[in-house]
Amino acid sequence: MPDEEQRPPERARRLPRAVRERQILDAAVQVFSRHGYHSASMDEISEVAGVSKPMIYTYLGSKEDLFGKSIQREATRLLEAIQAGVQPDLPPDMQLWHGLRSFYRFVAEYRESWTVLHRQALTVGGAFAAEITAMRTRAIELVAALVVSAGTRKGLAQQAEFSGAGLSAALVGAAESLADWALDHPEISDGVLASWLMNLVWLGFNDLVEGEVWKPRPGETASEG
Amino acid sequence: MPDEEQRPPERARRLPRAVRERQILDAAVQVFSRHGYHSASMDEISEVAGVSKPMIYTYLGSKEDLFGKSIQREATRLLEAIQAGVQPDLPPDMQLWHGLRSFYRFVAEYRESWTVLHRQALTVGGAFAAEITAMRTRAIELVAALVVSAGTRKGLAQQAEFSGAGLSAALVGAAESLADWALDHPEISDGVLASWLMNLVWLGFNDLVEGEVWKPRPGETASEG
Amino acid sequence: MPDEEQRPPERARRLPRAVRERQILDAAVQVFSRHGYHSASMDEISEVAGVSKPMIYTYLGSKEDLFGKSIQREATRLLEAIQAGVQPDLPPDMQLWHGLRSFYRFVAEYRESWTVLHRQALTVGGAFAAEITAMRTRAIELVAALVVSAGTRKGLAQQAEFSGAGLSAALVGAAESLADWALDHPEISDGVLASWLMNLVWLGFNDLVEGEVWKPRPGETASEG
Amino acid sequence: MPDEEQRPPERARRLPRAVRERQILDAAVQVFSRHGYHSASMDEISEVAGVSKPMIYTYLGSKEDLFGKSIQREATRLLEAIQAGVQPDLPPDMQLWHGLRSFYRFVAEYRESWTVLHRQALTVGGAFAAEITAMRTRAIELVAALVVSAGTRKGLAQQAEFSGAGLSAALVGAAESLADWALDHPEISDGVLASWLMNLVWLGFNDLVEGEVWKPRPGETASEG
DNA sequence: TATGAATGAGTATTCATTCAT
DNA sequence: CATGAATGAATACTCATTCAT
Repeated sequence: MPDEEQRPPERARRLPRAVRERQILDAAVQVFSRHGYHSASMDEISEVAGVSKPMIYTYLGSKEDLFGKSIQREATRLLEAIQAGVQPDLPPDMQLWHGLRSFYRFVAEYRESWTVLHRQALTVGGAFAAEITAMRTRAIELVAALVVSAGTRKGLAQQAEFSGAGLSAALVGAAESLADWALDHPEISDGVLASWLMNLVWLGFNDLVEGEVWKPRPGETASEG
Repeated sequence: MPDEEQRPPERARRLPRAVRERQILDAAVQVFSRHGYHSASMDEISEVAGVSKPMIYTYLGSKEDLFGKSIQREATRLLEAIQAGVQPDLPPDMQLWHGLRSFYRFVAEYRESWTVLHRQALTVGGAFAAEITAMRTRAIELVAALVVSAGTRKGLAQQAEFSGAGLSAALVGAAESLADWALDHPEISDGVLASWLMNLVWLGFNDLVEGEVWKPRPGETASEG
Repeated sequence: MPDEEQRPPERARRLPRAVRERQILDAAVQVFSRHGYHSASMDEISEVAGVSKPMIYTYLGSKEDLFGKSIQREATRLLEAIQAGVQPDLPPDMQLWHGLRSFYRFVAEYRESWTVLHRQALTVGGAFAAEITAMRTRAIELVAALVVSAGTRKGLAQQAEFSGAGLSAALVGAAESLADWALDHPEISDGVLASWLMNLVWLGFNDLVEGEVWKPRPGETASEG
Repeated sequence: MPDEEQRPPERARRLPRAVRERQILDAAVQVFSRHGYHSASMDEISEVAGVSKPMIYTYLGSKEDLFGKSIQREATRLLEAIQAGVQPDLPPDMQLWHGLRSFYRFVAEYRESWTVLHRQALTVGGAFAAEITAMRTRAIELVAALVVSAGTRKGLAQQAEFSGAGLSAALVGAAESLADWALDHPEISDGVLASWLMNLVWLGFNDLVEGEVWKPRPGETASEG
């Protein structure tokens, strides 16, 4: 029962395929993020997209296909957003900070994308979990590589007490978890979130307790939130 | 098609209600952890439990109820396991370390419990997310309170750069993420996992890079894995 | 929308599984014979059976399964009916005649069974066609064996002009075709139908034209239609 | 997903209507014979024809129309082929034999046509069955008339034991059934097939058993396969 | 107490058919 | 003339849930 009063974007107008596909993917991300994979219905997606169900199947395949393509698009967006924020000629800590800022900015701006990626992608067994894990791995390598390698140069990884992969997993988990927390605290800017995390992983409780604080150095960032 | 010749545990015997409920919850946790909330079917649960479906409804209510009660039982188990591990008369860092060890031991031993709590509970909208969040909050307060409060004594929280809640969320996220990672690396003992995390959150990269390493002090732990 | 005024057999009463299965198969044969495999809808079958769709799936499986089981049951019925009619101690021609009579009696009495077997079973590709072909083959061997072997004894099959299998196929086709024709001419008794066919395949046009006629010999048949 | 690089026959070229219609009917017969009426999709037909779906609807109407026209065209072809083979100045048995040969030649050469006519046309309720029956009737009258009338001259039909229509139905059924059988035995020539059938219906088992055999008389046939 | 029997309600998917260009 | 774009309508199948026994 599509409401007559609110017409979704350009219903039933003959639009080129590419446009329709975008519309559908937008709707899919929205609906999947709201209800999760299983509870989302193709009916609702088609309604939100302003497109009939057959079009979805024609253009993007089955529900599973659609979910996969949604995931993929959003994952790409997220990684690109992060990469765009990193400035390779800065010192490692500043790079990490900038990467984190981009990440939190993305999460704030594209809540739905983040929800789909972080929460919903895990609910579907196998294939998607793998895809998400792959993306997470890329994220780990992208964001944390610099830190780990920085440490490695000084012999960090050589110590028996340490595992690069395990540490990276922990770091990414911390960043994600803080992102989730931040969704309920929109008043905290991405710069501050990034700084918090830097204090945690860069300085650690010990230094914090001693009164040391990590701060982004001025001149190295355009707009602090 | 369950063959008649292989009888599931105690099928159709008159058993006291409490026993039945435990059987059912055990089965529910198992099945939910395998397939997730939506894909799990009451049929499979009843089959695994060796109990007819009407019994499940009589004893534990709807599927949603059943899931909620599963979550609750496992959450309690987890918290109790952690609490049992903490020794209040040790210094804060050792307390944290012991708590983390208990946590990783629990995850390793009760994979299914952990899966249900960590992965599956999020897939169901609203009610359960809240319950899980509550448990997480309790976990944060339980495990991290000492650290944060330790810092607070020295004025940590007063600094604008810092948020107890946010930091705790990050810490818990790190611990969870490392737990997930550890599921695929069973050769890493819980003591080592806990130490890694201590190095991350207690010392931070900066100190690590400088060559400092956090270690549990001997005599304060019974069996290091 | 099941009509309230005409209640199908015992709707919603708790009946033993075997009874339900029979009801469902009866309905399936009816509906499949009317509309063919593809056009038949599970909804209609369930309605006719006086049973909800889930029961059908629980008891008899998918639509394809259901069709297969319908076919099988009717094929068995048909073959048994024919076998029951044959009297092995009679001369070959009388045996054939009796077999044919049984066949035509069955077709007249169980129109729907015959329709499903003869018409509808071919519409579904592969698996069922094979099954039907198998049954046809059994029929050929059952009914025509005596004739062919009778001929063989005198060297019939040795002649290059002849193929047992091909001839049998033709004979069965003739019998089936006449059965179809008879459906529209219910006034012709099964005895007469069988006699016609005997005249065709036993005597052939040549002898008929010469005035010879094949007739069942009296005393060898109970009730001539 | 038809690739752009491999163009189906003459796609999108302006062609006269008659040509298009033939292309479409050819494709339709092909697809209908492969999948049957219901499983055949207009999409596949349009693809095979190299013509867009709207053209099919414009030129030949609905799916049902299309099927009907396919049937009609093939039926006409078949009848014409048979008629072309009959030579009216020969004796009845030779006429019948020649007609049968033409029939088997056609079936061998145009498998798809035959499949559509014999198998698929029956799967669609009502309208088409009638059309096919009509054609069958014409076939009966065409091929069998001579035989029956030959017999009639000598009083055959007068005998109570006999029905021209029923016998014809049986004869046609035998011929068809043998045609089906022959599809799986392409090594048997049309001449031999026709001879087999002649032996069955002309001489009958009785004479065959006695050693009599019907043979086409030399000089009356051009090329025996 | 315990369960086999039964179903209402919902969902993904497909296909013949038709506009707008 | 010719078609890519679009959909209404139908259908097989599943699952949580509840009686009647």
